[in-house]
Amino acid sequence: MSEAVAEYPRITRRTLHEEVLERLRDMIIEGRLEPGQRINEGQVGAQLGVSRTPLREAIKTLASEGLVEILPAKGAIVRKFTAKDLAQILQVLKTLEQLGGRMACELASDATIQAINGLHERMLALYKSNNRLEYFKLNQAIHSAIVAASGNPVLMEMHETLQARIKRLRFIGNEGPQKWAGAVAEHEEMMAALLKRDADALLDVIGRHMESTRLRVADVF
Amino acid sequence: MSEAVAEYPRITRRTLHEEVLERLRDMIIEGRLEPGQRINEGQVGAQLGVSRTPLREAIKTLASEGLVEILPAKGAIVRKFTAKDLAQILQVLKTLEQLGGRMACELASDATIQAINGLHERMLALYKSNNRLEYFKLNQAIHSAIVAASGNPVLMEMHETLQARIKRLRFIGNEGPQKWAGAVAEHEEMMAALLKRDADALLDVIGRHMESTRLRVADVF
DNA sequence: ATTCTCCTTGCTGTAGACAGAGATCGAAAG
DNA sequence: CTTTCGATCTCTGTCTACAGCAAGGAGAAT
Repeated sequence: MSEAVAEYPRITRRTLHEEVLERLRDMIIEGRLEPGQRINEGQVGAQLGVSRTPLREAIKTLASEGLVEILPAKGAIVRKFTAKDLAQILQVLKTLEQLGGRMACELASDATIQAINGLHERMLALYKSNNRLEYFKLNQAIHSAIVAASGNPVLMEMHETLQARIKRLRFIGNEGPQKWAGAVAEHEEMMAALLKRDADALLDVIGRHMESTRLRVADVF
Repeated sequence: MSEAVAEYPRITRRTLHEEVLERLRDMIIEGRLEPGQRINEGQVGAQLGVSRTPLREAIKTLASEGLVEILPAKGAIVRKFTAKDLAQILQVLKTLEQLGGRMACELASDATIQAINGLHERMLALYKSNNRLEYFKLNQAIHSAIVAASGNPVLMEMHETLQARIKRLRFIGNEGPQKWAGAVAEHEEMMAALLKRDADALLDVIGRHMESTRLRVADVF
């Protein structure tokens, strides 16, 4: 047996609780499970065609990620976020993204930055064609990609966790053409700064972007 | 029923998986479960007097916290951290702690800062009496307290998670009188800056403290 | 002696069962 | 009519059982 064959040992056997975890995360982010709603293990398990064991394991992970809250002897409920929660999350998110942005300006390859620019272009197209759902997904992907360009997986992980918490809020909060235009303008600025590798400018835009996100989403409450 | 009675609804029924979670975390941090070691569910469960179900739930949470790694069909192993991992974690930790420090300078009450100073004094006493274990615990507590003084629980949570990952490394890495003295000196500086609410100075010390932590711990690898 | 194959053994992944806590609804007392 | 107590029922928390994968060793073939 040659050694070339064993090059990619990532066979990734997917277990049920992994599968369930993703499904639940999606259900929460898509709003199929509403904030405050209790997760009935029997019901959801039946719905997913899975016994309670892997379901419960997935719920424990979601709790650790901060997407659900576990009330002993009462079960798990989808976590509700207040305006204060949002502000606190965005503050940390801002800091993390600024760190990612600075490192990206310093360390990322031109190819990486070009790839991010590609995402940005595609996002603009979706904006013009008024495809809000796909626009939103790409928007999130761009933020993640900037952080990923830092080359620090720990930073990515923390960023991803926090981003997931407020993904839903961001989606339903950013409604309306005026808000949308504002967000796009900020993204234009971000991209311009990143292309110039101008860290100071990038950090500044990211800071303002987070603050205006907070204001835009605040209407939800 | 008056409303005063319901003031503290935190009866905190402790479930088994919560209990197990804490125990496992301690076992990993204390080194009773060594990095790379497989966690045999039957064995550990028997040792803790608990069936596999709550144990597995706790393991899922630990995986989400980044303390163990789950290999499908092979079980969980205590995560091994490389020098690179350490550097990446410390980089994020530095950023988070700097954010916490800046906010603490701006927002914390005098009482809070005095409380942190109290911890610091006690830590110095432990240094002089050469009580390394208790010194270490207080050291960690001080870092946490500074971040807590920011008043941002999300920030605390992220900080706590990352701190837990490298707690063990920090403990075994900071051995030796010279390293110890250096760490204490940095803490002195931090405390002085905090007492003066001099954010710039505090951020600077925190940055240097993290870097020297990295160097001190690097010998472990 | 080496390698391949098959078997055995141990452990994980999942399902199902059981006990106990909480919630709900109705009835009785004020 | 309101309130309180109690019975019932649902759902969670935990345990146990079972199936299937993985690793390791024994034996046979080369």
